[in-house]
Amino acid sequence: MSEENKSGIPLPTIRRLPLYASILFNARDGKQTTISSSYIAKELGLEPIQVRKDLAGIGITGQPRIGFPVVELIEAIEKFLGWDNTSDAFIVGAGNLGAALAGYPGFKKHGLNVVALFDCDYSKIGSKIHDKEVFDIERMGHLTERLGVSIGILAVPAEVAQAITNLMVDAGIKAIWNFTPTKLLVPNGIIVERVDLAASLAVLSSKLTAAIKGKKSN
Amino acid sequence: MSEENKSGIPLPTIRRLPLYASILFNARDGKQTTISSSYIAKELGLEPIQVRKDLAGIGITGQPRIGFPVVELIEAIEKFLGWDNTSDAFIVGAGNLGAALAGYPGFKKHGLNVVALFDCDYSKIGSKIHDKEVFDIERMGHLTERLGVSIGILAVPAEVAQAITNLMVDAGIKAIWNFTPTKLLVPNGIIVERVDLAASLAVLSSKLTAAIKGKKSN
DNA sequence: TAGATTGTTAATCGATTAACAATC
DNA sequence: TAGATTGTTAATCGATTAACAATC
Repeated sequence: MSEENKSGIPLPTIRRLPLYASILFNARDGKQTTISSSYIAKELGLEPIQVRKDLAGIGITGQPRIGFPVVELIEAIEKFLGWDNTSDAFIVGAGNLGAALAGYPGFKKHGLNVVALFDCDYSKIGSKIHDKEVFDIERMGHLTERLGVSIGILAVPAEVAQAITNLMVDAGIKAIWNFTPTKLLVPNGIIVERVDLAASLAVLSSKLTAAIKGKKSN
Repeated sequence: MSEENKSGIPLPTIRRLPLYASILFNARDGKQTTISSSYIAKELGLEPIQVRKDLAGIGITGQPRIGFPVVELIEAIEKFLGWDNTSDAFIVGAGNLGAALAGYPGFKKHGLNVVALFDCDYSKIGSKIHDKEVFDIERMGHLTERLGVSIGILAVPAEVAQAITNLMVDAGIKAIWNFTPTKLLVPNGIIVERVDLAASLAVLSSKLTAAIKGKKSN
């Protein structure tokens, strides 16, 4: 038990919530107080009924003829996704990608606060990247405990991904956002979510191949 | 028509192919000539039958009692995903993320060759990032045509994502790998695949919330 | 041969979509 | 009221999984 998505809300729905949020932010900025499922759907290329199902999932109901309350919806999504109370996170690996993630301005809005980076390269340790200090990875255990950090963003070379993951788990990290192409082995209870660039690129190129074939056969 | 995944292979299968490839590379390095679906499945936390279905999809059959031929499988996956003949690509946006992507060593293996970057910041134009030149975005149309590039990697700030996309489409880019949080509007026939960090983070935090709740209720 | 592993065919499962009554 | 938009209930769809005969 406790291996599965406990909230009862389908994962595809959860993935769409940030998209809804962005439409809703625009609506709020435009002083709209209500919004219809068909408007949201049109903006995102979805079906209205899917939008309604998804929104019902996080407990917001609309009013027939009126639509959904914009602000209430925003608050419900922010609460559900934890955007309202920020979690601290470490970035592990201060290379190209780690540095880019440290400078990414969007995380704050999404409830993620990067407090520090870790690396094992002495030329980086002690320096600052985007105003965040790079610590010796040896100190991760100590700092994880002291600062109560539970999220680690893994941005190291693939070759050392598993070894560094082990260090993160030992350090007390509970959730790993994995930017490496490695399928990580972790103990029960540790959460891993991978940003799978290879999968995304595979989809892109298969679409491209299909498009070219489609054109040729016309 | 031609809007859908024409290859007939389900998208989830396509996303798993790179995972299979990584297991197969290991097997080949270990001089294994055959591999069973249950071994692959165990390594990836999948069901053996799912692995067999997926592999059947790309046209490779195994032998009862023996398993699947490692090298043949690798070649089939590489061919299907276009890893065997490299496509050139531009990175548009030479900021933190664009620079990190320009230095990412994995693209070559996945059939993607970054030939140049584009930006509109004159302090960057003319410089080199990871040995790749940064060009004025004004020249994108010219260079897209001259070099026959069809893939653009979009790594600009969200605010300008749509505007730069329009430039890319005008320049002749056929497929956009979108690293921004923006849902892009593109003409028919232009392919967009988005790396949706917000969706991934949403899944991570909902899992984390569920895990904490689960623990509390125990 | 015996047994491991395959491919095929059918069942299940979960998400999406359709139909439509309810309602502001 | 009339009509737009909702929520509910049921149907569809596609992917996953199960059962099992085929086969090396």
